[in-house]
Amino acid sequence: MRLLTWNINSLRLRLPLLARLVDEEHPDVVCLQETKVPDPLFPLDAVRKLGFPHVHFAGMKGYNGVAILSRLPFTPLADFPDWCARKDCRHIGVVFTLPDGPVTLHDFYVPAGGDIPDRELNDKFAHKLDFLDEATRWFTATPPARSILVGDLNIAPLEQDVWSHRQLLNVVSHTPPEVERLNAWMKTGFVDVMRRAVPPDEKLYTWWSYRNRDWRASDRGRRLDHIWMTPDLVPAFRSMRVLKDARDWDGPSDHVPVIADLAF
DNA sequence: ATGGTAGATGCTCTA
Repeated sequence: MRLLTWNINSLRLRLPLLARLVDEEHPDVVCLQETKVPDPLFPLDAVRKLGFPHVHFAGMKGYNGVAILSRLPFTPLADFPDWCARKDCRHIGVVFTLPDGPVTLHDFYVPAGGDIPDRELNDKFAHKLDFLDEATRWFTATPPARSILVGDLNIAPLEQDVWSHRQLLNVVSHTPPEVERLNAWMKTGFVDVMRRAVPPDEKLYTWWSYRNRDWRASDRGRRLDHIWMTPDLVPAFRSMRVLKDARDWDGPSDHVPVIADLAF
């Protein structure tokens, strides 16, 4: 199975880029974040024509939105929390029935958290921390097995996940309270397989701001997008690639796709 | 220390 995750930053605007991505990489399953499309306007026919008969999505007007596109059939996950009681379309999940057993796939879009890393001064930062705590509580109460969790988690946890650890220590996405919470969530039962593929002492980014004149030259990136797997699935993990060149496509997202190849 | 860009929306928010 070739699994791909991408914060597409508007599905409707970047349908041509999605078509190019599918044509070049042939993913079996695509997890999208920031689709920015309300469910009644979801481009279902266009997505089916790309070769994905099985589609699950949750979107809203203007912001957020997640979608899972698949060549393989699945069952959508039900009975998940309405995270922070906001109904804000940041998570969906599905279960694939494979020959060796079921595999659960989660697609998350964690709140970005605004600019000020202080929960007293910034409601968005408080929301981000609360979301992480709630996710940690949920996965602690319901330990994951045969599960994959992907998405834009909006946190770069390791020193080499940002262009300058020192300069970003107090910048939302790399602050200690966020990193502690992301690690606590992961420790409910997941392995960071991107860092199995690329050693932790090597730089690894998936996002470069739009606000740089030359993103490649300045290379002020962050690893905000993640692929986690439970230990029982890690033996099936084969390889991972960050499609950095997609940042130079015509009208790019500020995030690039990440691919994982799995032996099932 | 500051401001830089992008998308959806509709006279501004989120990232």
